Amino acid sequence: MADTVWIERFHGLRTLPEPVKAQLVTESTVMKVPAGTAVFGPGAVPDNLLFLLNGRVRVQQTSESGRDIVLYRVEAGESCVLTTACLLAHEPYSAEGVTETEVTAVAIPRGAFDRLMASSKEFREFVLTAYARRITDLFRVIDDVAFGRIDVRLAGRLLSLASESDELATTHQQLATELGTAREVISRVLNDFQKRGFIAQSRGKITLLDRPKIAQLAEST
Amino acid sequence: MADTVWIERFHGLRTLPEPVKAQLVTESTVMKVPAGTAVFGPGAVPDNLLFLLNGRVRVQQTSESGRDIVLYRVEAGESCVLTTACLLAHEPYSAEGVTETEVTAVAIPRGAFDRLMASSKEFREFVLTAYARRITDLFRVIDDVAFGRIDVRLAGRLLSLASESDELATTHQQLATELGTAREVISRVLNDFQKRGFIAQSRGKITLLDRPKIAQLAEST
DNA sequence: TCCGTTCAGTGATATTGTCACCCAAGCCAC
DNA sequence: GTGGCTTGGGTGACAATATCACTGAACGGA
Repeated sequence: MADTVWIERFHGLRTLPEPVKAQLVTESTVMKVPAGTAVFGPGAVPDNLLFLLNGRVRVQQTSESGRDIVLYRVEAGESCVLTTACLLAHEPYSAEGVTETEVTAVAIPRGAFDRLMASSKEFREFVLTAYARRITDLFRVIDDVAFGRIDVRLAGRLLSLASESDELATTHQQLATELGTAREVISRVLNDFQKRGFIAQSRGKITLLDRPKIAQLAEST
Repeated sequence: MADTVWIERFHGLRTLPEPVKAQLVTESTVMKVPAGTAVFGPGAVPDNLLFLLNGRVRVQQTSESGRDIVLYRVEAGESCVLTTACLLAHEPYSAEGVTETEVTAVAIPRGAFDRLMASSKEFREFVLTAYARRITDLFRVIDDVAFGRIDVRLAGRLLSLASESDELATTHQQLATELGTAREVISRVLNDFQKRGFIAQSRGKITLLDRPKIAQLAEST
């Protein structure tokens, strides 16, 4: 019941006063969601603020023309604050969140969220800091999309997607969605990478062969 | 002294309880800034939350390569919440805010801001709603930059920039910054618009001749 | 095995971005 | 005024990226 242990996994929550922690625990519920589920978006409107304990959520947007772009990811230890903000602004909201792995999360109902905002300076700071981080993420996306070269962006994305292993199970179309471009473009750049010995490819799989070279490309202006 | 009249100009603040309004007024200061001033950005770090009474602030970002893109504008009756969020997240923050007109604003110090967040549910909602609106603005920018055609985007931007008069005092370079593209591209599209009779041009000035046609182009997918 | 679906490759073409210039308009000192 | 200087804008050549219209290969069921 009084399992406050998950709170300790969140940097900004650790410093909460004990009574606030207790309040947080009693008012929230831990939930488990399988991979590939839409946790919010058109058609799935949560009334909760989510704190991710395990797993990862990908937030992406679909344009009118049907094309997608990945906006950012919420990792374990982070919260998905933008969701709540967008819920407040009763606007048509085109982004959606999809679990990429199985996800364990703590759901805090809107009412409890508001009480916490009122009662705890630390919680307010935690929330606003989380906002700030997301916003700088979005600024970065805008900068990349507007001014970045595709090969550079793809190199960087390959590295961050393949942080665990050198094997990457993904399709060209998925990578196109990552960067908000077309599949053909990804195919051509990947073929170029292959010719240069950066990667090996097979259907639905990419193997990083030369991380240093890829990293060097990703760093170039 | 107890001039609470400015509060009435803000939708979300009107409903504040009287004592909160009084608190807001005593703790804040009204300030006036001439046009063309950088109100925040690298080198100008405010410790205040700003509520715009009059005028307009343009928020733009400069990429590493030195190119600019306009992110959004803060108009009278809105607040510049992202600024405070980004201040909290002690990260290198590349965006800057520039007054486009003379600006009258109410500055609320961080401490007062925090007390208001603690004491008033209405204020919290106001702030979070403001965040949400900005974020949807940014989503829109990402969508446009990633998937929009520049003639369509330029047509839309011309209309919104020329909301008062059909005369628009701006350079091709400034329009390029609006959309995050290059001057040459703007020049070519504008020449095309001119040939089609949409606009007339002279040095540093654009005149809208056929708003309906421009609007039609701006609406096209 | 056949069939349907998903994934990837490719040439042609359109759009947009980059580079390297040029010229013209306005400004200011003299 | 005249001559330079700065800023705004035009243009051609080319590179990068996007779009379109296909093709075939790989995989998974029936």
